[in-house]
Amino acid sequence: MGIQERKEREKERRRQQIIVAAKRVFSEKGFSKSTMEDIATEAELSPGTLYLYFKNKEELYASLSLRILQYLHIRVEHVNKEADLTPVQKLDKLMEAMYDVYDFDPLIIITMFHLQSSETLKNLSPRLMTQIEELSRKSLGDISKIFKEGIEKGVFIEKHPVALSDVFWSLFSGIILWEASKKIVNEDKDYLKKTLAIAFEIFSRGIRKDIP
Amino acid sequence: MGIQERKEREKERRRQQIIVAAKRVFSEKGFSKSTMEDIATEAELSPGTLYLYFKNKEELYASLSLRILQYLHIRVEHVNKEADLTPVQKLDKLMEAMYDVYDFDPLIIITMFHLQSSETLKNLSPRLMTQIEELSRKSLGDISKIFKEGIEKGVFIEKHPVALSDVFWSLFSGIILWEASKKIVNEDKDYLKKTLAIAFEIFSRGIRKDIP
Amino acid sequence: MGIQERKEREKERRRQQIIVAAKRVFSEKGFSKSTMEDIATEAELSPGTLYLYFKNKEELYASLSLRILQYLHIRVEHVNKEADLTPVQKLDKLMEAMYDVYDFDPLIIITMFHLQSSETLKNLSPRLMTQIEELSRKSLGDISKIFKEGIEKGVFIEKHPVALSDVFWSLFSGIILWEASKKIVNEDKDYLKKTLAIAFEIFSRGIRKDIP
Amino acid sequence: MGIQERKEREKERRRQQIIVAAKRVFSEKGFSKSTMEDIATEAELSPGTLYLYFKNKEELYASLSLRILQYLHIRVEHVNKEADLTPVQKLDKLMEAMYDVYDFDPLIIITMFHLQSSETLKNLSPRLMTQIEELSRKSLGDISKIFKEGIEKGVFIEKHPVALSDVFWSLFSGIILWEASKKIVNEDKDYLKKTLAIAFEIFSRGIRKDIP
DNA sequence: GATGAATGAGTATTCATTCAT
DNA sequence: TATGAATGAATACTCATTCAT
Repeated sequence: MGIQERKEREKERRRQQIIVAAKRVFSEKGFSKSTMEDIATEAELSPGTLYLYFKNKEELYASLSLRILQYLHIRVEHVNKEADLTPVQKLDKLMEAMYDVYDFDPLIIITMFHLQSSETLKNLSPRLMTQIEELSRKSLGDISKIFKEGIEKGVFIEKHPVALSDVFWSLFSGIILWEASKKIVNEDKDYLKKTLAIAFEIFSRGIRKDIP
Repeated sequence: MGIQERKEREKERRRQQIIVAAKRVFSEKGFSKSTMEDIATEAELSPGTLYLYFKNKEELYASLSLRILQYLHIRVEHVNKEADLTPVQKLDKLMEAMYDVYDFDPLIIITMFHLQSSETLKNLSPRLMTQIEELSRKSLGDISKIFKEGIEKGVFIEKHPVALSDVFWSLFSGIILWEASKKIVNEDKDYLKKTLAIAFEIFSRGIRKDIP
Repeated sequence: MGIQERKEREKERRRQQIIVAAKRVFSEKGFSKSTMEDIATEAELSPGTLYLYFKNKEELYASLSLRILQYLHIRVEHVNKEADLTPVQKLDKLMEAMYDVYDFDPLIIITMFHLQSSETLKNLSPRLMTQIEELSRKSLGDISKIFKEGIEKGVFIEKHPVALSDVFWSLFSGIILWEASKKIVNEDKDYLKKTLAIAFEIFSRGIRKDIP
Repeated sequence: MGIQERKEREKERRRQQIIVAAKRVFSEKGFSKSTMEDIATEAELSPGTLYLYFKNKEELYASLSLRILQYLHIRVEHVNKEADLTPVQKLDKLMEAMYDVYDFDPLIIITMFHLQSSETLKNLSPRLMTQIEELSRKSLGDISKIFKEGIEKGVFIEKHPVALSDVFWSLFSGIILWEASKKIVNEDKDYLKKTLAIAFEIFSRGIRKDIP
């Protein structure tokens, strides 16, 4: 391993160290109430150091999205590639993938909603913006492909595939946000999983022509 | 009308004047970016005056929720009271009601999510907290009553009524938030309504035992 | 005196109070080393208050120039208006005016040089910029008018009037800056006046065709 | 050449490399806006290395003055040593020298004014301070010697030689600063030279008893 | 010597909130 | 009641300087 490469790894390790700290702080206090000093303290670094790795607070926050989006993309893409599955089987796999995505980072939806604010977008570097946009686009594209196939094969009801994928995604994010908003009251983490399972079952029944 | 009462009315009028201004400002800039001075200017009042009617910025924001919750409550309660409707008819009415709620104040969901932040809740007066909690509880209770009835009559699938009402509400709020987050790209306001219609149709199909 | 007018006066008084404090602080520490808090403390106000009267630090600093430029303009304009003076007499009056300008505010030149930095100019409000530019232009215009007249009447040497006014102004500002730069060593304030007198005498001899 | 000496030379070479880079950066951005990292990048060195050669930023900046002061000193001393020149001829030579000094480093005056700030002086090493002071003193001494001679020989007007040299120097620096401050508007570099020529002509006429 | 990552003190600016009038 | 001038705590971000390698 060359010296160059070792440095590169060291640098990446630091980025991750900061990201992990940031995730903890942001998830506890939300974006506005979290200060860069909070994050620095949590990461056991000085405030100035954060700026060596992230242009500004917004970009640090947005970087949290990137990791989860990468994971989402891989999972969704994989489902699509399995050529010998029926649309219904693919839908099942997709729903499994969404569970895992949520497990990977329960903050995913909240982080991604923050991302949309026009003020936020202004402060992001074009590179990061592009990466995020591309991954989002691809993932949603792969999701709607599944629905398209199901509709064409006469298995799913005749709606626009994009609309179906919008509904699917909205249901997923709606459940997460709604349960998150109740978290103060209800600490039963499995409740979310159960609700998600019911939601997906209803959705599945709702779009299939053949009701099992 | 006594002098006391007249004063009371005058006061309420002022509160509404401020709430209307706040809604305009918040919906344009979001909570964090809106300043009390912005709102005062919009209401054609001075900043100090706002504090005569609302304890602080958080409470002013939370008050926005109250109005919409009151509207929601009335509509949902009304659906429930119509004794001669079948569960499926009630579900249809409920979905109609949700459309109207969204029309009444498209910011409803965003406002209500903000409400959940633990930092926000700390700053609210107990009185306001109680009112909000009560209305939420009642409305959601009325919604789950509809599902309960449907399940008991063997029309809806056998799930816990609260779970069904959670899924229903999540779907509603998920669609709104998801479409809101795309608003920069997609300016077609009707798209939301269409997606909402599809979502409700899928949901309805998904929970009914008899597929039409 | 109406209430409106009284408020206006009160506001102007505050501005002056801040300007006076700023002048003291800036003249002691220079622009970069002076903090807004220093100035606020000196003015017996809070930092936030400064921003009610001046957009930012640069604009506060630039405002110092405005007062002295107004004074300069009035004096120079007045010299020019005295129709019955010979060019030589006008030159004498001009030199007197410059003494007074320096007396009025010894920081004039330093402040005005700071004004030129392109970074500074970016942060100024267009209104202030315009005022400053206009006054500078008019004053320099009036000065060169004196030389023009002298040249046309055959009293001064044949050079471009603008060049003569540039040299005159450079000599004036050069003396002030040079003496200011020695101030740590030499506390004799009259020395500047004496040097200025000699400088003006040399200048006068240098441009007159008839040497007395 | 011993190994010691070679090292010494190598070290001096580095110092010059840094000074040259610093001059480029300072002249482009000014002192405050230039960062040590800017200079390090320009010098193709790391920030830490600068501190091996210069105690701090102020001392690096002050070192720029030293080179130009050395040049100034050599030129002025040389004029004085030419025994067979008349005072008027010496004055002409002096003015030529000043042109060259300006050519050698147009930033000379600005750099030297920065040097005066009391905050700056505090951070300089005594050694550097002494060198700068000595060179300044000697150069100004040599200049006033020329005027002294002229006065004694009855060629120049009867003023204190130091005052005359102050006026001469002020005129020189005033022109440079004044033209520098107009540089945004006027890009004609020769204009400065022309104005300087006129200024010197006026000065010369102004101090000579025999008007040519 | 040279590096450059890390530091952390320093500061302009904002804005919710107060309170004398 | 209503005002709006004044407050001052809070915070993102910068950059000269250090020091382990």
